[in-house]
Amino acid sequence: MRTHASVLHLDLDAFFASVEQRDKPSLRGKPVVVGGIGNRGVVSTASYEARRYGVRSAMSTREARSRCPHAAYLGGRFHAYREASEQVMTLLRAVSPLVEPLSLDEAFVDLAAADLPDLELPTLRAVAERLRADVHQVTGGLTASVGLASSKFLAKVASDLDKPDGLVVVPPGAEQELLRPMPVTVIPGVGPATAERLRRAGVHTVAELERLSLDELVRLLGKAHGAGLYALARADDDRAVVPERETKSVSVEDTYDTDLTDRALMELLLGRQAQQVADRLGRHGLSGRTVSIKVRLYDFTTLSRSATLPSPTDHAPTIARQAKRLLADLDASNPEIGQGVRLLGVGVSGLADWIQEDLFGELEADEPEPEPDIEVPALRRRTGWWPGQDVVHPEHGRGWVWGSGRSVVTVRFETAETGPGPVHSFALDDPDLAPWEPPAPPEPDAP
DNA sequence: ACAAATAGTTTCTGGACC
DNA sequence: GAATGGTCCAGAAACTAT
Repeated sequence: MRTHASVLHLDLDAFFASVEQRDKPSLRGKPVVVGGIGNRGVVSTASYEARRYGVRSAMSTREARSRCPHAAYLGGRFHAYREASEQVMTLLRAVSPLVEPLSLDEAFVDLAAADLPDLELPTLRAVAERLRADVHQVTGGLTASVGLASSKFLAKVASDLDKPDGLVVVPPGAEQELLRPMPVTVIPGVGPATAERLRRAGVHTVAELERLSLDELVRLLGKAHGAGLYALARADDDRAVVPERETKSVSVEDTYDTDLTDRALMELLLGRQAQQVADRLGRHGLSGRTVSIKVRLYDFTTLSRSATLPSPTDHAPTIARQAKRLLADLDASNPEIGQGVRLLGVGVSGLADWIQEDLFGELEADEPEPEPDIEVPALRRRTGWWPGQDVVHPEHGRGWVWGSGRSVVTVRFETAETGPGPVHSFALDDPDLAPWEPPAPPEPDAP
C-alpha cells in the first residue's frame, strides 16, 4: 500500500455497447446488447438502457432476448473497439509510462511514475478529471469511470462505486472503512466457488473475513489463495503496475451451433484450430512445447489433455497431429464423447521466443493433409450478413446491417457523424453492398 | 429447450530421481 | 536391499477475470 492515492484504475463504461451507440446514432438512448448472436451466444456488454431490463454480461443471449426483446442485438466490431482502446491507452501513456492494460476497456496507471509536482489529493484528482475529459474527447463521446487509491485493489473497487461516468478517490487511511461493509466478492480472486466456501464458514463481508486467522484461511482455501485473501481483506496490497507481461499461452476454442458427434469432423476442426494457433504463434515469433486440447461435452463437462513435445514448435501440422492424438486418448478413456461435443479448443503453452526445429521428426510430416470432404452442418461461419456489421454502398455510403432474412438484408445508413440515417433493403447478393473493412489491416488477435 | 473466448493461477496427483 | 521422504516436473482440473 502506497502512502499516496497514486494508483488509478480506468474503466470505459459499457464499452462495446457505447462504441456501437456512438457509431450508430439511431441506437443512442436505446437498449443495445453486444455479444454472441447465435443460439449459444453470451452477452459481452449491455448498454445501461438494456441493463434496466436485467440484461448482464455473461448472460446467455437467449435469456437476454427474453428479458429485453426490443433491444438491438449486435455481433462485435473488434476493429472499432481496438481503435478506441488504443486511443485511450495512448492518452494514459502520455500521463505516465506505467500503464497496465487489463483488457480493451480497462487499465491501471501508476501516477507515482508520472511527471507531477506532487502526489497530494488535489493534484491527483485534477489529473484524473483531466483524463476523463480527454477520454470523452478523443473517443468521440465515450465515458470512463475512474478510481484513485493507494493500491490496485482499492483503485479498482473505487472505479466501480460511481459508474457510469464517475470519479471516486479513496484518501490514504480510508481504505479499510470503505472495504469492511462490502461483500467478499469485491476481492479479486473471490469468484462463485470461493464465495460459497466462505459463506459456509459464515463469512459474507470483508469485515467478517478479517476475523479469520491466516491459519484458518489457509486451511479453508489453500496456501496461496488463503494468504492472498488474508492480506487483501486488510487492504494490504503492494502489487506493482506492470506495463508489459509476457504471453504464456496461445489458444483457440470454438463452441459449435450444434453438438458434434462425428470423430472425423472433430479431427478436421482441431486441424483448423491448430492452424490458427500456429499462425498466431508465427506472427508473434513464438513457439511452444506443450500442446493442449479442450473438449466440452453436451452436458458442459469439460475435459482437457495435454502433452509436451521434446522441442518447441509453431508448426501447424505438428500441433494438429498432437491435438488429434490427444483427442484419440480422450476418446478412449471417455466414451461420452460420442454423445456430443459442444466445444473444441487447441492451445500451445510452455512458450519460448525461439524455434528449435526437430531435424529428425519434421521433414516427412509436412503433407498438406487434404481435408476430408465431409459435411459440416455444425459450423456457423461468421460470414454472410450479421447484425451490426459495417457495410458500404456506392450510393448510400457507410452503414450497418440491421438484420437479414431469407432473401433480403436491411441496412441503416449512418455513422457517428451523420445522425440517425435511412434504412434500405437489398438482395442478399446485391453486388453494390459490401462489407466495410478497416483501412489499416489490424492484428486479428485481440489482447 | 442455457451457459463465449482467451488467458492466467492454483491445487492435487503421480512418477522419476536421489 | 527395501522402504521412505524430499524435489521437480508434467498433467488434469478447478477457479477466476475480462
